[in-house]
Amino acid sequence: MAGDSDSVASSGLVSDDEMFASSSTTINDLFERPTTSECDDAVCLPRRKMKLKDEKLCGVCGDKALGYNFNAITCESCKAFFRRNALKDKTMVCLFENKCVVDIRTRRFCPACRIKKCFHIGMNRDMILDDSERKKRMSKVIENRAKREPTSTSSSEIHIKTEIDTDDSMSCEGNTELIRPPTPYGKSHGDKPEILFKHIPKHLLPANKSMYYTLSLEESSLLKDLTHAYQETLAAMPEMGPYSEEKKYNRAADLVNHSEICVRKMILFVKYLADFKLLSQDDQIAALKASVMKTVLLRSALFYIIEKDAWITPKGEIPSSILKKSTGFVSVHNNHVYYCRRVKSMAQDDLHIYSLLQALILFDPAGLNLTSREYVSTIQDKYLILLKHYMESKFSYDYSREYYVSALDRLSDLRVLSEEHAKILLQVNPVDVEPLMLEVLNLK
DNA sequence: CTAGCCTTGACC
DNA sequence: GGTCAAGGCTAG
Repeated sequence: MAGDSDSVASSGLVSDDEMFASSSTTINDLFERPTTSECDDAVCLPRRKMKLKDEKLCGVCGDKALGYNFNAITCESCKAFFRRNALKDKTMVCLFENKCVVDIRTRRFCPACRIKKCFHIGMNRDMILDDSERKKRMSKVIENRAKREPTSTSSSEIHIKTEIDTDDSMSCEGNTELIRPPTPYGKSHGDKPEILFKHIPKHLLPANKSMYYTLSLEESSLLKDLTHAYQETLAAMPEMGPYSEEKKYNRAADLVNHSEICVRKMILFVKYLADFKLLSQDDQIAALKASVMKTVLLRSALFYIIEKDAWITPKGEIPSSILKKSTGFVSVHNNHVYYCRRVKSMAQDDLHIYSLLQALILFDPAGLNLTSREYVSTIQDKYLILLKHYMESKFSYDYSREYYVSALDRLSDLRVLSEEHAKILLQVNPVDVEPLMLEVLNLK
C-alpha cells in the first residue's frame, strides 16, 4: 500500500500504532507531543504558549530539534522534507511493508514512511504557505528591503564621502583595516552583510500569462538588434593568448590602456545602432566621449564574478584587488566592486538588461556638448520604456517595478562612480597612455 | 533531493 | 529586543 499522504493527513487514519512504536513512544514521553487526535483539535493551535524544555528531539527521526515546525516538534531536515513533500500530489510508495523505522540514520531511505510519520506526529500541511501566501510574504520582504535601502546612490555616496572625509584613500599600504574584501553573495564573514538585489524565485512568479507584458513586434525587434549589437561587441571577448600577468597592472595608466579594447568595442557597438547614426557627427563624438567611462564600468560588471571577486578576461582572471594596487585608491576599489556586485545581482547574466543599460548610458541627454539634446532625450525615453516593458515581460507586473527601479539605480550609481574614476585620470601621465584613450578621455 | 544554515515577519 | 516558525539558499 502506498503511504498516501493526503488520505493520512485528512483522515488521521494511521491505523498501525505499533508502526513507529520504537521511537515515537520515547519522543511522546519526552516532549509531551500532541497525539494525532489532539492535533486535529483547535487546542493544539496556540502553540507559542507551550514552553518546551531546552532539549528537543524531532518527533519524526529523533534528531535534535529547535522547535515546532508545521505544528510538531521536528528537526530542520524533517521540516524541509515535509515542506517539500507534504503538498505533492504524487503518492509516495514504500518499497517494503509500510513500517520502515524512521530515525536519523534511516530517515532518507523511505520517503513514504517518513511523510506518513510526519502526519502521524501531527504535522499539518495546511500550515505550508500556498502560492498566494508565499507571494504575499515575498512582497512584504521586498517592500521592507526597499524601505531599509531607499536609493542605492545614497549608500554609494556614503561610501565615497566616508573615504573623502577620512582622507586616507591615497594610501593602501598600512591601511589594511580599510580594505574589506567583498563577501560572496548571501554569505557574511562577520561584517555586516551587503544588501544586494534578490531575484524573485521563479516559482513565485505568477503563472497567469495576463500578468506579463507582451513586447510588440517592434519592441522585440529593437531589443533583439540592440542585444545582438552588444553581444557582438562589448559583451564579446576577443581570442587572445592565455597569459596571465597581474604585474601588468601596476600603474593607473595600464588600466586606462586596458580599457582601450573596450573603447574600440564601443565604437563598433554604436555602428550597429540606427539611432546613433541619425545623430550629427559632433553629437556622435560627444555622446561617445561622455559615455566612455560608464561603458567601461558597466562592462566590467558584466565580466565580474562575485564568487571569485575577480573579472574574467581573455588573459585570465584579474582579481579586483588590482584596482587598489594600480590606483592607490581604496575607495575606488571598494565602490567599483560594490557597483559590480549590485549590477550583477540585479541583471545576473541577462544581456538584454546590459544592452538596454548601455543604450541608456549612450543616449544620455546630460552628456556634455550635445547640440540635439532633446532628440537624444527622446531616444533615451524609447529605451527607458523598452526596459520597463522588458522587465514586465520577464518578471510580471507584480515584480517588474523592483527590477526596473534597481536598474535605474545602477545608472545613478554609474554617474557617481565614473566621477570617482575620473580622479584616477588626474594621476596618469599622458605619455603612458595610448593615443585613442587620450582622445576619448580628453587627456592632454 | 537532502539537510544545515540563513533571513525574515509576526508576535510577545 | 528576544523568540518562534515560516521560506530561501546551496553544498554535498
